[in-house]
Amino acid sequence: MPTRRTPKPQTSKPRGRRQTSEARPYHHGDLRRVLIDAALQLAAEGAEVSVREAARRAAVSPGAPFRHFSNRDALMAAVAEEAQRRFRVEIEAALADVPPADPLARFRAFGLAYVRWAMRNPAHFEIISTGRYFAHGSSAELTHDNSELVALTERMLAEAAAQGLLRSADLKRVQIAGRALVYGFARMNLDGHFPRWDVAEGEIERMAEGVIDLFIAGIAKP
Amino acid sequence: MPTRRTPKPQTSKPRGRRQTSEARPYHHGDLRRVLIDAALQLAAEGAEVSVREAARRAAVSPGAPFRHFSNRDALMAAVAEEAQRRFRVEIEAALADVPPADPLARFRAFGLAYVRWAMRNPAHFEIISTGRYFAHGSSAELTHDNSELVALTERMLAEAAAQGLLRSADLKRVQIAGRALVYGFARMNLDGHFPRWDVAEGEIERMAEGVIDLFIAGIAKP
DNA sequence: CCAATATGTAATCATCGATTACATTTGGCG
DNA sequence: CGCCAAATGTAATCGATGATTACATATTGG
Repeated sequence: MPTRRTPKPQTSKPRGRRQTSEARPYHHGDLRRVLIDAALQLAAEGAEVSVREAARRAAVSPGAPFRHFSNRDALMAAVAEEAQRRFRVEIEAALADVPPADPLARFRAFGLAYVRWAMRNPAHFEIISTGRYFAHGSSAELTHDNSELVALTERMLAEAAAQGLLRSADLKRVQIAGRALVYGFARMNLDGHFPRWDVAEGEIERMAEGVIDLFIAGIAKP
Repeated sequence: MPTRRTPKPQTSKPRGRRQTSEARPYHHGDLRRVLIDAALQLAAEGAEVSVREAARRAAVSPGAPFRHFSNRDALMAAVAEEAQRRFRVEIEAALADVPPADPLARFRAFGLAYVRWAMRNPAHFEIISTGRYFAHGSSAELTHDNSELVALTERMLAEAAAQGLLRSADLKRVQIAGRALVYGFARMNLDGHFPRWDVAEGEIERMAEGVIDLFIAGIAKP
């Protein structure tokens, strides 16, 4: 019988109807949301995300989560959805500072923001990367946030091509190469490759910058 | 009492001493090896690799594997070691066909062989990529095979620089960018990204080729 | 030959995902 | 208001897994 935090034996009377912040009216306020947050936090702590531990943190029985998620993957899909949303928000925020007229600068900023978020939220990045939760949860939100980011770089490259800045006319190829580069870099960090490459923790972000600049120099018309 | 294949009640007498291929002399011939192979096969089948299932396939009790591997991660580390060895062998075989005098052609061939192996052995590639088993098993072999591959591209780029073929003098940056590119591409495939990019199964290898060529054109002196 | 060691077995634990039967709360409808 | 159905939570339980322990058997070297 492990860890039961909140005793909650008292207060068996009902309390108002549907207030948001109140003293846990026996029926949980919004368990679904709380479970997603708990799972996000678990991941951020580097722990395994288990349904039971999320339930424990929500001070709820082990079976309760299954009222809101048909199985673990469904919970993880919801977690992925939230993480993907945050990811997109941060990328778009980073792009707000860059002049719309300079598509390659925007492309660069996108790549940097991408890698930075991945480095600072490794567990969340892994969850949205795995693709496992695209299949199972099939959330429209998740797919949408993701394709928005794809469309973003697509527009940048189209604009760059229109301005005659690119060496190659095969934009899709350039786009996928760019994505593979930043995804690969982010995953190398996530998967612990950099120690083997003699890249110290503190140098990784600078290295990301260098690598992205190298790539952009390579695709830009000389 | 699930699935017990080999009856083996007979033959209770000892049989020669240390022959390799014989009729299972009660004490398993080389359980360690058999467990690694079973785990490799499980992974290749797309199944979860569990210690128990490996034991089942070796027709051995659930506790037996722990005589050879202190825990599941130790088994996985051994699996990673074997997969990494095969990976290295295949890459080096692919390079045997390319003239030593053309470092960029070799660099290209390396990248292609890298992505191809990853595509054809996705589960094994994932195991050697995760980096989780570098830490736990800390096998010298694994580390060695890996750094051999790193050294390989390092030499190629040094040679290319010596021949004046490269735009950038920062070879480490070029090397890491190239690795991030192929690793990212391989993982995009592994993680199921390409359907979202409208790249059909059959087009992926060609796309890999295009992406690698694009990268090499970018780093080569015009 | 025999005893120390290596290797395998049986039994057992704790944890986890998942399901089922039951309890309680909530909200809508007469 | 009062009651009933739906929503939501609990308790108990299942089967699978990683792991440990006590015990059994085979191998091998002195």
